[in-house]
Amino acid sequence: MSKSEVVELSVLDAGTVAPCCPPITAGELSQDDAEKMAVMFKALSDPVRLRLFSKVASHAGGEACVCEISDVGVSQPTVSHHLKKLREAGLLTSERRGTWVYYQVAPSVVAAMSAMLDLRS
Amino acid sequence: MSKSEVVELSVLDAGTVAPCCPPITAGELSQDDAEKMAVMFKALSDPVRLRLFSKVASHAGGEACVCEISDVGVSQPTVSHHLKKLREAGLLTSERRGTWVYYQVAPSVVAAMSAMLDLRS
DNA sequence: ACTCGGTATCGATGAGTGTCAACATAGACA
DNA sequence: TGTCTATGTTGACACTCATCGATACCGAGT
Repeated sequence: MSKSEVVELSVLDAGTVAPCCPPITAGELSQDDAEKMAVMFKALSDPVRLRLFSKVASHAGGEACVCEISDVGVSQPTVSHHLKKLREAGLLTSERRGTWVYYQVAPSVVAAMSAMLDLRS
Repeated sequence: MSKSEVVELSVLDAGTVAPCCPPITAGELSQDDAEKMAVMFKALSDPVRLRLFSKVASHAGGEACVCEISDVGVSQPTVSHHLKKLREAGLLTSERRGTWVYYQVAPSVVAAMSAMLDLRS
């Protein structure tokens, strides 16, 4: 395997849209939709990933260099592993610029999760 | 143990409020907040639990009898186990009425998750 | 070409989780 | 009391996952 062998799971196309699911109150989730959403929720089901994600999301422009967010109390390989998980779930995208790698939030995917939890109160 | 011996983890007090965390864009999550939120997201990180939750949430009044939602492709003990997880995470509450047990959604906790994912759009 | 700092991958390990069969418990009703 | 149905609990097993050290990869300088 040479290099761009990434493929990126892209549970729901990461970058672009991803309506996927209506609010849960609107009806029962199908098996397929449930599995898709479960992947996204699982990505945020770890404290370390949650902190990494929040560090990126709260950064100016919704983007941050790995070097700026790595201080979460675990080793560098572990940080890299968690960022990969978030990428595979479609919640973050990454881009290398010179020496450093920058991660950005994928707003549409996050919006899909939020919308699904909207109980329209 | 007589009866109301439940204790219910109540990560954030299940029933009442639970602001817990502001939108992720507002700043980095603290270690504590990250751990609290992780518990809730983890509760929804399984397809079976997601379907059970959606069945309750989409039911009239946000309430459903176990007997009405048990058809998710796994055994009865497994359904019971998943419902317990959702209860412990504060996403559902349960109440026995005669022969049947009814589960209700805890709107405030779900709202907290949704609010956290609100990217200010 | 060589070195150096930043990041990703690999392999191993211990902890956690989903699942089921078997059993226990709680009401309802005879 | 005894039986029947609806749920919850227990114990076991296979599987996944978080974590780390070691190592590989990639750009940038020298």
